[in-house]
Amino acid sequence: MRELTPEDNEPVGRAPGERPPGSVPTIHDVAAAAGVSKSVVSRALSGAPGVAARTVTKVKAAAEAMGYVANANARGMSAHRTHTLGVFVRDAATPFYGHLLTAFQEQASARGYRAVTATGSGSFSIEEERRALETLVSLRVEGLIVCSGALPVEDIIPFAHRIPTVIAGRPETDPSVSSVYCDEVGGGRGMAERVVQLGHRRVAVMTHTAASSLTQSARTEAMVQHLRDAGVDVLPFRCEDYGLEIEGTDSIVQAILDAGGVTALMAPSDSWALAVLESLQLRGLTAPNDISVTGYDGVKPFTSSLLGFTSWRQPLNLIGRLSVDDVVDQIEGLSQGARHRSIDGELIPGRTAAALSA
Amino acid sequence: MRELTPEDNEPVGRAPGERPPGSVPTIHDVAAAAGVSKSVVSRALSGAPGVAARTVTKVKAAAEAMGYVANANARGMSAHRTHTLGVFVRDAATPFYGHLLTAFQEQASARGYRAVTATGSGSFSIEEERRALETLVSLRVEGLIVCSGALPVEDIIPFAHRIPTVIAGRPETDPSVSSVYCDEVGGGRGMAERVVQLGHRRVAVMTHTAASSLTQSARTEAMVQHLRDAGVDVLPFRCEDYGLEIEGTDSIVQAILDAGGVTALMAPSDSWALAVLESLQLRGLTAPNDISVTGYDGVKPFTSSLLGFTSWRQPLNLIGRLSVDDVVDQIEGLSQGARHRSIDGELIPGRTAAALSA
DNA sequence: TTGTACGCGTTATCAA
DNA sequence: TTGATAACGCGTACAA
Repeated sequence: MRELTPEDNEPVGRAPGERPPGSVPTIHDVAAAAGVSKSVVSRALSGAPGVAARTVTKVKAAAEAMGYVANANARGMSAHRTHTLGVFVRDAATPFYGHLLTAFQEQASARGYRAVTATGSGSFSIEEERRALETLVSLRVEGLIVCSGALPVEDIIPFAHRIPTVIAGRPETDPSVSSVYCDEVGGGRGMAERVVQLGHRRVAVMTHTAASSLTQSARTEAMVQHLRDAGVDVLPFRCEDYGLEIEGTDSIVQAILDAGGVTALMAPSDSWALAVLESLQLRGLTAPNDISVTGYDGVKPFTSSLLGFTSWRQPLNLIGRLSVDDVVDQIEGLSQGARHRSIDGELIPGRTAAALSA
Repeated sequence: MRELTPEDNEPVGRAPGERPPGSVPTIHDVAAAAGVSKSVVSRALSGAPGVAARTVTKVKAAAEAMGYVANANARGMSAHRTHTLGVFVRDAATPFYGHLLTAFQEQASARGYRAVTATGSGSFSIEEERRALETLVSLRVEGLIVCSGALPVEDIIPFAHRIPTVIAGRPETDPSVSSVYCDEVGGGRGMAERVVQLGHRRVAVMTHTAASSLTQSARTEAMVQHLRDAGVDVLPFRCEDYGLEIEGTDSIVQAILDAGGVTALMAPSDSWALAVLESLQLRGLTAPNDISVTGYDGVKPFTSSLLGFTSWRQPLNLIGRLSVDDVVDQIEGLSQGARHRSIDGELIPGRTAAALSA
């Protein structure tokens, strides 16, 4: 950590008596301005009983005038409560996590808590993600909501042991931490059922390993499993083998086309499906005319009728709401112990997957 | 804020001697475990000189064993530094803000700061947004980054007066607060130039008022202005008149079609453009065959070659980076006073706007 | 090399 | 109805 140097607090040319920039009025300043003690200020501002109405008015006026905002850090130290939830998301730039974030914020506010968010920074290293979690813990949040398809549960447990924690958006079974997620196995199977129903008998599935994404590996595994059970000829393609990045899609698409006879391609998410469709477009191919394509997640803007993705909708609002409820209930002692809640998703028929023309 | 009740701190059935849940080990616990004083722990953990190597090892082991994470609140109080930047975004669910968030996080980390994010909660009331800003201030962040197309600068100034602040992603000229943004006037004009260049002579522009979005009003106003200057027949349609929500697009599209002879439609953002294209699709119309359509923002996933949006790219990574640099420079005294930096965007030719076939 | 003591801004307890 | 005072967890002079 950087050392504090005298220069930090001494900008040039400040008028005498003026507060140094960066320093904010304290309860003491308000007390002085209002001509009372800081205890009275504290009570007046928090609406505690036992303060003369006239005094309350006077104090509030003084506070308002100098733009006093109580220091939440100090308040937290003395009150042993911060009323703050810590949210960790892997990558705020993707609509999936963005929607979750919004849902968290909304429900946290409804429950009387604030939510602060920390994310990894660009490079998605496990180490970075753990550091982000520590940041949240160091802020003494009262609850933790973790959204990452990659961070191993072992890295989360130590925190969950001390702070009410919920893992949101991914299946988890560890008994020491709660989770709220959309049923990945059911979703993968539902998506596969649809493909089978449409008459496809030779299907490519882009798969993931658990290491790169627990959700995407679970759902694609379920897809493969169900297709096999239905007697379909399945061609799994591990995304990791073609460069993990979504940009490697082109090689996968090429390989799938080279395989010959594939009439449907199942992608692990809408983002990947979009990349697939782009690759196909480069080759003058479209879905579902040349090959059927399915996505997964079903979140705006991918659900646009313009794109017409055949996909699986995860009810992110509900997941976000239940996640917050779970941690808050734990914090307030309304519930004890971890709970795992699986939410059902929903098929989006779309147009990118169609019946196989015999 | 909710009052603290006794129940909050008294969970049922806890084993005697055990730490209450939610309470985390303190420096004092580590000191006891390592058999030294807390000062030594502080110095050992912060790598300060003057601690015996053997003691450092001992302390670190004890801290590690009990999962000690220093309380950033307490640290901030005594050190007068929190090394934390506060980020406010209007709506984390949209890709535009999501990408900005990522850029902030990355650069903050690079500069040795953590970033905590607060957002409004669903309903985008100004009051809510101001409350979110107060949350950040109460956390005693050292710098403030504000991203909202709606929050009036008057509501930001009071904070900017005390904390280094930058308004990111929207043009601002007030001398008491910095800003980093993509040149909206240049962008609106650039987009309009393109439309003129393609030969369109009767063009509909979906406009916004400054009240609903400062950025979108600025760029659409520039579009209208440039089209008029070029002698084009301009038909402005105020989005607010048709229900501010993006869902009202359908009525606007209908009105534009009813107007007759319009060959190009300029939308205020890619999101709106997507809604427009959906409406057209419902009527069996496509762009650019039946009408040319332009968007704005140029951020993934709207930039997909599958959609082929004709749009204007805002360099969000650069905006994010420069915003963080600006606040951090202010915090560290490397720069003084507000600076307004306009960044140039870039045309994305796309396919949704085409030359008018004579 | 280590420990003691104080202050940071706030809330809560208790006395006035 | 108000004011003094003790925590809270940490960093850091200063003393040992």
